[in-house]
Amino acid sequence: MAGKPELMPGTLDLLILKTLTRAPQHGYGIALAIKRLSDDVLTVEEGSLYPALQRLLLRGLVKAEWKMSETNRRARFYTLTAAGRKRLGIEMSEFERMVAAIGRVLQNA
Amino acid sequence: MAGKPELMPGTLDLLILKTLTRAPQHGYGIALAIKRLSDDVLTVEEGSLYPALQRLLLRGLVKAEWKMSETNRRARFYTLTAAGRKRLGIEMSEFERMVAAIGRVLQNA
DNA sequence: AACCTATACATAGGCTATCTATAGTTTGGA
DNA sequence: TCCAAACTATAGATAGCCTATGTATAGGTT
Repeated sequence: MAGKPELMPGTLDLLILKTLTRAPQHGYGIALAIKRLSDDVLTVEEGSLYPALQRLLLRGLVKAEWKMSETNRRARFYTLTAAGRKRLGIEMSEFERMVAAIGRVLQNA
Repeated sequence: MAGKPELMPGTLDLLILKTLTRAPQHGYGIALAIKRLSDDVLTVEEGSLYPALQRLLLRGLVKAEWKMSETNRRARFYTLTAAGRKRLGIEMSEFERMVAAIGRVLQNA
């Protein structure tokens, strides 16, 4: 099953970090936001999302705090740290660089 | 070691197939072409390239033939098959779709 | 009360794709 | 003769994501 990947490999951290630039959000909300903003093209599975958030925590790119969600449930809200913001900048420009390079190959080959 | 990846994961087949649309080429030539067309941003390592070519052969997306290269050496020239051409089309549109979706997230988040 | 659905978090195990490291042959030039 | 460049190839390691599974709670329905 799973005909097509739901994510472009290597872009998960980028998408998560970017989603947090607006405001702190819990994991479930991050997944919904990515799905919605991408018009349902990108889907982040739980098994990808939560481990990714743990790694971001360990690297100090986000911090977390338990609060109550909009629907009155316990939820862990993630916030971008300064390091996370910096890292996001790097990942964004690296992404653009790669896409541009691939674009050149696809046009000129 | 390895500060940054030399390739965007998942795009290797796409780049190889596209490189073969002009004319048949040997592995080494494919690697050089990708490097040159991308202005040295993308580098395909031998350990990635040759296994990838074997997989493409097995899947019938390319065919191979031993010939003499421009520099008078034995070299294996790869040619796109009809299936390979079709596959390339699919991969290209899928790539565009993904990039567009990520772009929407990066703009609106 | 029993049940269902959506919300919410988390981990173990496995797979895919790529990289690292290594090894070998041939050609032409210094 | 020696060395660099051209050319192919494989084994093993690793990164990153997915599949499958488990837990739990809120709110609505029956």
